[in-house]
Amino acid sequence: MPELPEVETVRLGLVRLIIGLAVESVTSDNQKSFPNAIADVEQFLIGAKIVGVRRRAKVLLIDLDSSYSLVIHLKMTGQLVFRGKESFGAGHPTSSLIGQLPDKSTRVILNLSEGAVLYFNDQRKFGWMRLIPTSEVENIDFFKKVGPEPLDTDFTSQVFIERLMRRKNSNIKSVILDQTVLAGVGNIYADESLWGAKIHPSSRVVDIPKPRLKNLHTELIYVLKLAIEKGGSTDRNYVNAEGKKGSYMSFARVFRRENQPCPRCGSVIIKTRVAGRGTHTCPKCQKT
DNA sequence: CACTTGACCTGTCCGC
DNA sequence: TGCGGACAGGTCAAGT
Repeated sequence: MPELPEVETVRLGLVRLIIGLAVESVTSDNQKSFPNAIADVEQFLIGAKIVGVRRRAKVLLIDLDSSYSLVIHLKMTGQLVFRGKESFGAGHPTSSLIGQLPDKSTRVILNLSEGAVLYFNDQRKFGWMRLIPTSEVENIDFFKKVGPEPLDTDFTSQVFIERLMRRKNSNIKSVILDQTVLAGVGNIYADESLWGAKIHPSSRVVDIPKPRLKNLHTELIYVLKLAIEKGGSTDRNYVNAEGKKGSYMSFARVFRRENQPCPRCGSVIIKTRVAGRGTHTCPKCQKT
């Protein structure tokens, strides 16, 4: 499910909803989703106050005043859904994708102060959350290897192209999906940005003219920013911190639009497999 | 070393 | 309606 724009949307919601609240109790339905030892949870999570919510790549960090942080990766089907006291009343929003919580995909429940609850749902159990000292976050293997944030101002086209060249013999799609090259891109925004730059996903990096790669840099930033503005993409699972859908899918140009016309040239969009992933392209606009 | 493939899980959709 | 197989937005380990 969530790529950079979806995780960022969840973060923006959580910043509004949970900062200042304290964790009162925690329950987890399996060891994999939340592997921390009970003793650590008791000492550094229970009673701690939430002081910040950050994002790096597709990872969320909930900072606590115990000098520990909850590190959360939603992987494919994870959700973090907040319910305040008032959410349980009769005026419950109908636009919510999910109903009564907890449901059968609920893995962890964080009971917060003021009657609020944060649910970590994850149908496929690929996601996880872990409690670690805030000062050690940067030492997690993933963070040591992960590439730059594409929306940072110092992520120039020069930096982008330089990093693409580290894998110059691979197909471009698998390279922009590689989190060590740049952070945050997943299958949706890979397809969307490659279409925008008129690049075929299986082109080898080294065979793509530099100006095209520059276009790809522009398109990636454009698509990620637009998707944040639209609250992310809801295909099946993704919801924001209030349990509501994102609307980028109705702006998508190729993703999940197989058999429909290309918005640029009218050709029929096709779905194939590149880098082991479902891949959407316009056969006329994206020639190799 | 660079690069590709399969595994991790559960649910859904599609064809027979 | 039931059943088997393919597939689903991410990442890592193990393979070539």
